[in-house]
Amino acid sequence: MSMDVNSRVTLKRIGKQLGISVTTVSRILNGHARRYRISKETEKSVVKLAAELKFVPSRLARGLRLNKTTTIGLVIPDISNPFFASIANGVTVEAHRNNYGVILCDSQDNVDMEIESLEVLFSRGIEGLLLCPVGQSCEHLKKFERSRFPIVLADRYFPQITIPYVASDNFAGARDATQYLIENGHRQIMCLQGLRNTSPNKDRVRGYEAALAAHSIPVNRDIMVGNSFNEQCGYSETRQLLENKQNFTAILAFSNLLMLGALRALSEAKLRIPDNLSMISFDDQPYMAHLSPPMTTIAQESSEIGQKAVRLLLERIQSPDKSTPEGVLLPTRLIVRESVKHLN
Amino acid sequence: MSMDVNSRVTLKRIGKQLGISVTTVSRILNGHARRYRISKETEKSVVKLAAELKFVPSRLARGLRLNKTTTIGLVIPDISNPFFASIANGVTVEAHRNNYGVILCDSQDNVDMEIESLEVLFSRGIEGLLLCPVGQSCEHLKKFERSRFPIVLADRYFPQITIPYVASDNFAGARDATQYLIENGHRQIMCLQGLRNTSPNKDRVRGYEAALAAHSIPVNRDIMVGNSFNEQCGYSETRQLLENKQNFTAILAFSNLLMLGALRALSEAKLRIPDNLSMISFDDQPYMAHLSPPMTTIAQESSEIGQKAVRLLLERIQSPDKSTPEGVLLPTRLIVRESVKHLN
DNA sequence: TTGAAAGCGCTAACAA
DNA sequence: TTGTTAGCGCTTTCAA
Repeated sequence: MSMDVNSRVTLKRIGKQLGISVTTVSRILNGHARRYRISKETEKSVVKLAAELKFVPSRLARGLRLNKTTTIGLVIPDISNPFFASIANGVTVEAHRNNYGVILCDSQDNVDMEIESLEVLFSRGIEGLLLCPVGQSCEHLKKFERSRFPIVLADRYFPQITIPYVASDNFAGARDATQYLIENGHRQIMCLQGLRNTSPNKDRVRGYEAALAAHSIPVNRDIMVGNSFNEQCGYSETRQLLENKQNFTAILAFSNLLMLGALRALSEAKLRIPDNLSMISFDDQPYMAHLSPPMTTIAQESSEIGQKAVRLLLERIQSPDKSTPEGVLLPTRLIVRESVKHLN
Repeated sequence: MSMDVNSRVTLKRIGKQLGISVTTVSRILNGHARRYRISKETEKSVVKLAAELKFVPSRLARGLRLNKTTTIGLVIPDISNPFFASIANGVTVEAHRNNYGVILCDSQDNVDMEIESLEVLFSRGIEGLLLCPVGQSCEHLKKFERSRFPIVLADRYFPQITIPYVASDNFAGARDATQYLIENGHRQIMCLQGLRNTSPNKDRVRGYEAALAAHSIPVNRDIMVGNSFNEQCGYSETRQLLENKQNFTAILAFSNLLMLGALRALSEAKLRIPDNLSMISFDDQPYMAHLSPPMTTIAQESSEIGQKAVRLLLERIQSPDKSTPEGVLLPTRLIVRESVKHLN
């Protein structure tokens, strides 16, 4: 174990101890003994000593030499958001399965920190980059379009830029949810949005509008509000609409945090779900079934997004010239519970 | 930017382009121009070119040379658990603030994976280790006791081993919660435990028993159940007690997941909180206020645990010989909502 | 069948 | 004021 500086086990040390060259030791420990027809005894003695000394090769040195660090970088806007935590879980598990390490950066929902993170990661010699972009600007990503550097986006992508991505089928998710509300008699559906101009938000708005259109329900911009995925936005926007006495019978919340904020506003206004108002929220979480009432949700396969993204990334690392599917959309699933009332 | 292998900007390249040695370039870019009295012009030209070329030093090479990678390793049992995600958030943010990078490993609640993670992290040349141990065995950590290698545990620690740690004051948390239940007239309190033999669990049991003792309430082992922090355990143990018609008026759940499982069992049994049964849960989360009913909780400062642990770790990295406080306990806070009924 | 030497990119000791 | 040299630990020619 390399805990102690002066006791670090290196090829050199093993070689010296056995009276042979580092080269031979390296070859044996990399499984090239046969190829170089190294004598069985030498091989055995090296393997034995390496095991005794618990030799672990320095990936630093190896990375420097081979330009191969078996490390990928992961940039996440906020690891304490359960949706992203779940993506990170998929990423670390799948990376580890492929013997890759993950360096994690938290961009704190801030493009500048995102840019800085990229620099830090590159200086650490990552072989590929997995990025959940903050999402509004992509100027700093343009250079990757023509570059051979392996990169995959997750959750959010940019239509104006061709970089592979893995995301949920947000269009279908929002459309299905809206459709479900319509089938239950709702026509005035508050659309509680997250950060506008991000791909998930735009796709969800399209899905929402498509469902309305399919039932010839006119779009009412007055009840399409919000511009951030957080709880505060859900609270203030809902409260605002309530105070304005806007006319709506259901809320479609674009994130679990927006939903919680809306819930807070409703409870302050003494309104009950689903009696006074119906609701559907994006993101399924274990607690959703225990809310008051159990919440109907649009579940995303968040861990799978992370796994799939790693797989794409490793493919690109292994063969940078093979073309990668530009975008992968994972299905969403409407989980019906009790937060939607059937209007007669 | 080091995206392109053949275009990687190095000290050598800058030196060659300017007709000076790498040494000089290195000194200037490390801010040692003054110390070596390097001429203003040389300095200016180097700084200018480095900026133009967007030079970013290879931390790999630097790490190899200096034995200093400005990287710490973080091992977490399950990043998709919001409690650990929150710790990870504190860790990444605080590490970044100190210009350190974080390599993340998910041990998946498995000691063998934890051990493997350590090896991987060491091979990557981490300067220090931040470990949320799975918690039951610590054989593999013994070697750190006498070692100078910087390590800090978070959340769980081992009394039989002297390694610095940061955790919640779980004893006080459980004691306060139990006390609150007792004050509300409860004497038969189901103690829904997580993994036995882990420090958080043991400390919470002690707190629970201390509160009972303080009110001369005998301990009833029949209603002290559970052996895992997950949802399934909460469900099956609660269900079991219910079926056995055990006599209890309140539940103290040792994690948010246990609480959710208990909730599921109660709802199947058509029991309502707090009318039929009272409940308090460890871990506060944003959704807790919106459960049915709003849940009284014991909040932990999870993000602060991560931050504090990083600070301790960096201290140890900077001065390995200065003695570190062996254990730091962060306060918990009882957040009273509506899940506890006052028995007359 | 084995080794010597070079070099990945960087910094530090020693020289000049 | 600047440069030469060595070396971190590893792999890979090239040579024997």
